[in-house]
Amino acid sequence: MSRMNSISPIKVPPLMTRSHEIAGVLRDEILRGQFRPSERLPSERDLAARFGASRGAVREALSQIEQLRLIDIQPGGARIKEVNDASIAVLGPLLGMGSKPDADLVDQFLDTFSALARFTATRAIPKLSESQRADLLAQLDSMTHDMNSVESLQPKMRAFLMTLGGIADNLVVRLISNDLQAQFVERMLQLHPRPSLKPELLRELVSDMRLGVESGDGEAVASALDVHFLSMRALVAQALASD
Amino acid sequence: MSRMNSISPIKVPPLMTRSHEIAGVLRDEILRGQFRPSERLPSERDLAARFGASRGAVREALSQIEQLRLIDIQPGGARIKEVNDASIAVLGPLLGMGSKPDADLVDQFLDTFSALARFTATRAIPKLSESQRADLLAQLDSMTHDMNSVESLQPKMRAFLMTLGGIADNLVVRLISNDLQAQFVERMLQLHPRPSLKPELLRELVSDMRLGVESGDGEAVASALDVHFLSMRALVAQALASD
DNA sequence: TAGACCACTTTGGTCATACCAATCTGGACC
DNA sequence: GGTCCAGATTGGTATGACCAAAGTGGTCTA
Repeated sequence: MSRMNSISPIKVPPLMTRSHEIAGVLRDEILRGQFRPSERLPSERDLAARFGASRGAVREALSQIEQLRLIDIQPGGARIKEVNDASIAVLGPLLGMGSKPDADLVDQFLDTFSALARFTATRAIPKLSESQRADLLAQLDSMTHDMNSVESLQPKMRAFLMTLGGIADNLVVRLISNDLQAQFVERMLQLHPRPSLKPELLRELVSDMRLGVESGDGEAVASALDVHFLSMRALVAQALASD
Repeated sequence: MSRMNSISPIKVPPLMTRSHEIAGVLRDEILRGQFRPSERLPSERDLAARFGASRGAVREALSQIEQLRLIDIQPGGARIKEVNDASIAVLGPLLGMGSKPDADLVDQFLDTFSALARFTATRAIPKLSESQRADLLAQLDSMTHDMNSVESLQPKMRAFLMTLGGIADNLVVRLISNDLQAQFVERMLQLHPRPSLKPELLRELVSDMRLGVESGDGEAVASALDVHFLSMRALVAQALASD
């Protein structure tokens, strides 16, 4: 808790190397369905020729795609696998493929994220220490101030959920959340105009969660989150529907 | 639904190449905490010398570890990152490190998996078509037969949950489940002696789920699953506690 | 003609070596 | 003591080569 990322003045872009670049292109082609499952991928040598790169770069790219469980590399050839059996790490690329993220997928994400938030809350709240409870209440209080600007509230909401995650102390959920975060969140924040949640709803959310935290009622906090994510989903769906 | 893995007579071992081998060793060393976060990893050349391998093989290994978000490769050196910020793909290795999987981690996994199962049930059951309902009921009925041997029941249980997942039709959860499956399930099935759930509990589980499926009550199915996973967790904890 | 068998080709896995650009390091210099 | 610069180090990439396993196609046999 004490030592956070204190130094991060410059946002380092993911450092696009040739192999990452190639991996991205191939990954997208596979996700786009340009290869049928069990079909053979072009040979490393052919791919190297196509991309004007060395076999080493191509091999590194394929090695990355293999970790996504999109292909199965074997002596004799790499074969495409079902997208449905892939790793969660394909979600990000899947979202960013069209000009606009797929509305269904976004809704599924929010639904799932909501369930994880609920899970976290029900596990964290019952075992709050007094200092943790005070911490959470302070965070909620600080939210009530800038309630009108979603821009300033949203990071506080995330911080609140992160704190809950730390208290719940479940590494599995934590890692899942990491991946979802890595795959979705940033992508979503940029894409569509911020859905403007009505201030009264936000006020109610914070107030409900506050009651739940105070009384140690995890289910109350979870329910408040449920409601919040439901209206969130409605707004996002609406934002994505408008061409 | 129609085309499942019909052909899989020989179980192909994951094909241990040199680069995967190296990646495994380095990954485990990092997970074991042998490097502090932000510390520099030995250079590729040094690692190549250490493993008696070529730089190419080492680079492929590092490329894989990078995808686990365990290291951050940059010109100048690769730096270790926090395990807590890693990808979900580190769970498997994390489990398989000691002679016996960490009891807390296993419990967290089961808790999380339980939550996902509940989520899936609540999303799938309400929108069952009649044929899907019949399918699920048939699966449940087939469970009632070999209720005593956990070995034969367990795969049917998994198939049931998979069917539910297909109906829920949430790609995000599906992919998460894929990863959990890949990371945990196989590892757990081998490790500890099968916890022997009492037949009467299983009978109750199946019966409760049957009622829920028939009446389209997702919450009922979810609750039955909750109970089941709770006793499961108790048994596993007990099995792992016994030296 | 259908099927088994075998040589040839292709493919992935690995190694060695080399060069470049970015980074890092250490010492000279102010 | 701080600044600055040159050399060493490091990752990124390319080329070329060899091996073993898998795929390929043709021949030969029953």
